[in-house]
Amino acid sequence: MEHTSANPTGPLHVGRARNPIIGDTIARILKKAGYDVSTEYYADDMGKQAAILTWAVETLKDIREPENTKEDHRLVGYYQAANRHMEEDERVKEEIEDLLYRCEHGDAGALQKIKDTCQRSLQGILETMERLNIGYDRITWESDFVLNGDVSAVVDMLKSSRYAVEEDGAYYLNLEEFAGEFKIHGRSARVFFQRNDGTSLYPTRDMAYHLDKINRCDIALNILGEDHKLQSKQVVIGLSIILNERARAEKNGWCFEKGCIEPIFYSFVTLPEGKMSTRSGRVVFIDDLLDEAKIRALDEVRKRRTDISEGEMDDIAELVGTGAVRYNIIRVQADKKMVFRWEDALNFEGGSAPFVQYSHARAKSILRKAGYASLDSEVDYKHLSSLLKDEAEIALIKELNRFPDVIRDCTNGRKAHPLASYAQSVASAFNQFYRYVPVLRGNGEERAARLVLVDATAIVLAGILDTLGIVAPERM
RNA sequence: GGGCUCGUGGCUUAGUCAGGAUAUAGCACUGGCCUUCUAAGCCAGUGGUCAGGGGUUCGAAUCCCCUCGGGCCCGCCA
Repeated sequence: MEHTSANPTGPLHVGRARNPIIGDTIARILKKAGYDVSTEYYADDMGKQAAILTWAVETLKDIREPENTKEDHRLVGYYQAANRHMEEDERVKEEIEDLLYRCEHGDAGALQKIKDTCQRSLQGILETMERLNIGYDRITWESDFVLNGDVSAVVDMLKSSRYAVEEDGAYYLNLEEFAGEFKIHGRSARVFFQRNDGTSLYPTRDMAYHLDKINRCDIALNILGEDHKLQSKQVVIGLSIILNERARAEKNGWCFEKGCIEPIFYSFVTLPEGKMSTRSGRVVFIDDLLDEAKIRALDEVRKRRTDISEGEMDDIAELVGTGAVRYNIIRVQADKKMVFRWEDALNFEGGSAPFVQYSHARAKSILRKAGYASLDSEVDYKHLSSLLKDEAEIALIKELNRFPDVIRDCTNGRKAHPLASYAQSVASAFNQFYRYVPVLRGNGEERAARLVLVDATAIVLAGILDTLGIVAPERM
């Protein structure tokens, strides 16, 4: 599962938040379904953006770095300034192009410089991800494929194919032959893979990377913005040419003998006033959203708890705030556009993570008060379950039973949002049960039976939340 | 110009792939419920020609065709 893969040139904004959250959640779902999943971040340290940032860090000395912040926020000012310099001065552009040229031709010093800068920025991004409970099994650097010769091998194979066309010293593939099955026509069917100065282009390096990926797994999942739809097809066709094997279309993607490539696309997140843009300042950074969510959550905790320490309130606020952010993003079907609104992102009521977390905390609270430990082999559960006859009990049991079906549905369709809906259904069913069926005041076997149901609910809610990458609190 | 995608109450959204009975929730709004296991909760109510039109079908939000509207892509950027 490849996800996030944002250029490490600055902090991630909310417009990019869908990628890691969808990727991480689907990875968790697939693990739940029994797949062996490995996640990775494909970091671009070869492209123009990376070169621009590196040039700026080396050259510009008058940038005021913000203090008390993460590396990604410290560096973004350089990136913004470099873009302005580039527009005003042709020589800047040339210097950056020269840096790229040296990288592409294996200049170890130049490559190392860019990688160092990107690594600093990536460090900040990874910290944000960690806060969202998102980690990576592997970071794959784009430059590795230049250094190990994979990119030039891809270029050679493409050049020697009958699809290659030369134009003013540059090369592109004519993909018209694939037009029918891939629905690419006209200009879309021309994809350049080498510049006239001999350097490679992004699709070329992406082909090398995908070749590497399908040698390492059976299914290569890839979370991409909808702007990458055409590019994704071009990579698959490129691989068809290189492997001399037509990719066959399957439900979730394309397959070769070696393995499948399955892109998962999502639409962009915009602000009510339009598209986010770091340069214009019309942007909400994920870090700021998480901070604000925590502040809001802390207010709510203070309103209702006076019996716990500041430290515990802070912990609860953090897990409620980050949970709310993850839930708000994962609840919407990936291919529907999203408009970011603070009021939705910070909603802690119905249709939110805190609603589900609260139900879990309530269940745990009952179990604590009852001194309930865990399942006991001495107990006749079949008999106990026959005592659960109340409408609310039956409805809750039926709801809990759906968990495997929901995981299966999400797995088959490579989607995560049904799990968010399911979380609401379970929490809602439990809240109704909670309101109408007394557990602790029940007598004898009835009480025992209800405690088991509460325990089952807590287990399912914790399972759902864990799969959503959200913490299930013992108390709130 | 070509291709992809979305369009469900005031707002957000499920259901669309595998067509079935009064279309799912949430937010907002109105009115109730804390001497009961945490009210981040529960109950009741208002609100929808499922973008529009045509077709297939005993039956369409769902399948097919057309139209309209939003988004995205078609670069020797990534």
